[in-house]
Amino acid sequence: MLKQETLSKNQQIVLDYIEKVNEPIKAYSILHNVQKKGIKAPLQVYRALDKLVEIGKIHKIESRNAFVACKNSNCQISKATAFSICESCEEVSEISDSKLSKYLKNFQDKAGMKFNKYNLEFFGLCKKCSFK
Amino acid sequence: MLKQETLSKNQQIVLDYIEKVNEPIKAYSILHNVQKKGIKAPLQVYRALDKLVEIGKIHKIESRNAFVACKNSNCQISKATAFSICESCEEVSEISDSKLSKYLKNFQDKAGMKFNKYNLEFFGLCKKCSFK
DNA sequence: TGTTAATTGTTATAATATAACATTGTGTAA
DNA sequence: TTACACAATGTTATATTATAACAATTAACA
Ligand SMILES: [Zn+2]
Ligand SMILES: [Zn+2]
Ligand SMILES: [Zn+2]
Ligand SMILES: [Zn+2]
Repeated sequence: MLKQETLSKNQQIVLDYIEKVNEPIKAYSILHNVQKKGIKAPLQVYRALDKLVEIGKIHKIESRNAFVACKNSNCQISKATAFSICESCEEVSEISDSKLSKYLKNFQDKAGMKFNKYNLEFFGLCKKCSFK
Repeated sequence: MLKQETLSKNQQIVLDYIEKVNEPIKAYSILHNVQKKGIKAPLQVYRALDKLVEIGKIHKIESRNAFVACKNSNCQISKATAFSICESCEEVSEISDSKLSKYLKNFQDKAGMKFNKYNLEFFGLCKKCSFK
């Protein structure tokens, strides 16, 4: 079978919602907001999330247990992700910096271990919050 | 009050156990293993974990919801952490690479946001697992 | 068309983490 | 010493996040 090109019904519902809110959102919050579309149980959400993460349409913000739509057209497969997170307002944005990603993609540890994936989360205060 | 120099009883019990096992361990697994020392409830473990993370004695592996002892004597405050994680055997090791940490500490995103903290997790196969 | 894999639906439960509140211990300074 | 503030503890209950298990349906394709 060829690689899936179109999303299934539940996957599309969940993705549409995540793209609409445009900020990190939690699984159960997604659930509450898509119940009118017929999704009734946590598993239906989690299964859609798993698939969407796998194909790189969304990313999980591990430190927040939340999900965001990918803003980076060239990270089709989510194997190299970096985010900035404001510790005050919780604003999250995906970092797209070719120098950074090149550096990390080529990074090797001292044991010579080669990596096929990484996730980087930066924390600080966003511009708005640092003026408060 | 001066900065705390000595750990409290529960903090010490939890830290001793984490240092002994020497691999990522989950909160409820810690709980089961320190019950003979008098710690009875999840909260007692989580409170100790929070403090130990705060002072840099341990780190949380966010993608695994697990905790490891710090191996890096100079990250007294856990504001700059990097780990390699084997996706097969789940072995985790803390990366101590001054070039990497310098690069990340000084990283600025395009909005000029300055960060005071980061966490980086690399994924791949460790040496053992890549020969299987 | 028959076969396989992906997706869905559903109920129950596991695993991770925090709220709330009462109590006790510990360091500091009047 | 006493009084104060803060850190840590103990305890019960509950919130939040995520998966197990199994049956049924749908989509892709040789
Ligand atoms: Zn992305
Ligand atoms: Zn902010
Ligand atoms: Zn460390
Ligand atoms: Zn391994």
